[in-house]
Amino acid sequence: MGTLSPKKLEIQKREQKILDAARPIVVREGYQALSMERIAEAVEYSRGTIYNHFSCKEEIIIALAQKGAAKRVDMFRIAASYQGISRFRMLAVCYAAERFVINYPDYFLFEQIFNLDSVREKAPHQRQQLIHTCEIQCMEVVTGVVRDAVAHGDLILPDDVTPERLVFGLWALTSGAYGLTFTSQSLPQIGIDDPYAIVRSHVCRLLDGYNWNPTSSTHCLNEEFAKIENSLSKLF
Amino acid sequence: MGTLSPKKLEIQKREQKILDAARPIVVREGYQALSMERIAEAVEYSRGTIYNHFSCKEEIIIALAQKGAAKRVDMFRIAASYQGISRFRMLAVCYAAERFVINYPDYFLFEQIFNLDSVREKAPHQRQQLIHTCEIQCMEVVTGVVRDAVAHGDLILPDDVTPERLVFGLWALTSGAYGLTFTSQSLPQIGIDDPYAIVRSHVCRLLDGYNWNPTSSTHCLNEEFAKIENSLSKLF
DNA sequence: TTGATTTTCTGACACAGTGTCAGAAAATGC
DNA sequence: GCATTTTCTGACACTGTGTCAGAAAATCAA
Repeated sequence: MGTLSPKKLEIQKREQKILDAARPIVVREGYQALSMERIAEAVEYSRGTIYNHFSCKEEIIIALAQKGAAKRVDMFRIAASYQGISRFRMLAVCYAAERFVINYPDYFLFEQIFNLDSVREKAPHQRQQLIHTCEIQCMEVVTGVVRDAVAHGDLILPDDVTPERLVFGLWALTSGAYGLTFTSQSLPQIGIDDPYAIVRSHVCRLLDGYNWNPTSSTHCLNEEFAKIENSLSKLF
Repeated sequence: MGTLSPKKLEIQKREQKILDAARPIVVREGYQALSMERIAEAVEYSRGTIYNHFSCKEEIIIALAQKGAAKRVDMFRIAASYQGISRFRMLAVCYAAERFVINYPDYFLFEQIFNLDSVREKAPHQRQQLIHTCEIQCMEVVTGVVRDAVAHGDLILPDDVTPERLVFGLWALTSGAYGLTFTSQSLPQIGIDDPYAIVRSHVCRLLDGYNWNPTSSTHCLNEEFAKIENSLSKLF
């Protein structure tokens, strides 16, 4: 089962080769510049062969987005296993989210493209499903931390707030902020020159709003962030 | 000056006619389906004539996004003039942001498309500038409310938090949440079936985190939201 | 009204990219 | 070594773009 004929193996490798060729084109020249022609040229196969792997260029973008989504799941899992009390573990996950966009800004870009209906709809459903699965896995990791917090008494959730709903807020805050960071031209003009630091501080305030102990007022969370950074940065 | 020849006037009107034709195509069939051909057919002019108005279809999308951005500025201004204490005015603005995406989901869609570098770059700089200006105007309206809050002593901002930075958080939270609402397939599966209500609650928690008086614990903000809804809904 | 002048509009054209498929080429198996 | 299967290719038919020479319409002056 694990032994594939050399030919099959070559084909599998080529899929990665195609993605590796497509990636810098999108990153350097934008999605518009990506064409099957360009990719075929780069990998030195004919266009027909590329079509044996991917039904259209949208599917290539989705495949790239999926690689990114899988990477994020990995990073979240590592972060969630940070040794510490629940709120610090939560900060560790937020740190992972931050590092994901910093380390892999192109993956973040692919996700943005994928998010357009017009792109998503052209690709086969199965690919979409894979990304969806990663999203759910990330959610599970983070809600896991929230549940642990509740179990340990660090956090008391209001009746109408499930762990998923709390995490939705963090997800919205971070993805929204990083999205703005990449796309809004207004930020420097209004004095937002370190969006990552601002996100950290807002995350802390939001969690303070839920009284997730220890709160900012009782514990220096910046210091803790430094510790998290120190222990996780080598793992990403 | 105000008197244009009938011909010039007709041309101006046609610009709007083109946008009106493009809008439902994008909304109903997605950005991919938008072509100069289709538009020309709908407005009953030749493709060449459309090109006299817009240099490419990207510019049409941007023009649509700009209309939306201008609408949002209007709504924010109306909301910010809500009669009440600062925190309620802030909620009124958040309500305006919510209503904007509910009333004009297509404008929100155009903004998402505009946010892709590959689309934005193809259109003339001047159009981008118009959207940028609207963004700044929205920011000014909202920071105005924050400054009033500080002036009235309802809010004490930490040293490192400017009004712009606080607003950035709200902007990220709301735009992120509405973006997810439109694009993530995972939400229903994880029990997020009323994202708008969740955003409201997170906004309140975030402002609680900054101790913007009155906080959720001292005043029922849901009740206030109902009042805001009642008095603003007819204005939008 | 007329014709000269300017403005506006059109559709044919050259081009770029897509997705397909018959048949060439290569790999595999007997 | 040859038959069978798999893989690969590039020509083809299409869709859509952006341009521009010249047709058509509007404007204006006498």
